[in-house]
Amino acid sequence: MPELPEVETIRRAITPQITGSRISGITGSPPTLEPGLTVFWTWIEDRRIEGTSRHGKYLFAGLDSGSSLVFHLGMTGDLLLVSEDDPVPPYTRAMVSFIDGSRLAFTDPRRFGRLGWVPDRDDVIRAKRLGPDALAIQAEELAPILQRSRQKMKFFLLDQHKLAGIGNIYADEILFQAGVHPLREAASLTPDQAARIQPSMQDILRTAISLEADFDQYPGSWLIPHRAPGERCPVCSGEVDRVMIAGRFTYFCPSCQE
DNA sequence: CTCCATGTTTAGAA
DNA sequence: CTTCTAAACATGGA
Repeated sequence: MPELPEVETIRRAITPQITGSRISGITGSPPTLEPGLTVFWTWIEDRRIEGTSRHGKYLFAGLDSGSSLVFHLGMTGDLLLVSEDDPVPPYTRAMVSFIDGSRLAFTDPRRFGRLGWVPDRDDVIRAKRLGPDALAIQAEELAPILQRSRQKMKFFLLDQHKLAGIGNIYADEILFQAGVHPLREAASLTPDQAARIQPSMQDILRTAISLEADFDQYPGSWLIPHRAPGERCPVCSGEVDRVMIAGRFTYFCPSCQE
């Protein structure tokens, strides 16, 4: 489950358990992050996890050596804590074991997820040229990035170089709540629209995280519960529209978004 | 069988 | 260089 709120929810779920734990072994091998981000056992052997962090959709586990394990959950990745005698969860691609007997399973049916190791956490942000984290960015920081881009807004929000953490579902939600058409050019937003992007984005991400990214609990006033052909806009009751942008379906309300 | 899926990368076209 | 399309990756579910 992998957009920013899902990754953050997973991070919060595993952090208390793995922080302070010493790694005793790692088995399995999902494809590693490239380039130069290969996991080598000797670099994490007997290391203690000091804490976790996140940038966009990347999740980091900081080690006492200063280096970090890097997780990207792809489309279907998940991290599950299991105890010593628990069975290995289905679709487990890698398993990190700790000396206290607990284990962290990296499950991923579709195998798009990646696991790697880096000397420094920021190496990933540099190598992937990630933009600012979508949850942390401030309005004053976003304004000039918006103004300098001629991308259509849907492309803009999905572009991890501009802003890190937004995927297909939340991009649509942000545009819906900000009242912006997905094909609107970033630099051409009205001042009011431009000013609404960051607050809408932050409110949506915060709310989603507080609800542990459980779609079933999302407000009926959001677009997310209405992402289906024939559904009606929760604001104006008009029919939601669906177009293919960047190879993915984009849902929006043609009368509320311009 | 067909279509679709919360992501990223890459080759190639304007 | 920038923007965008299509395809590829691998797999399950409707």
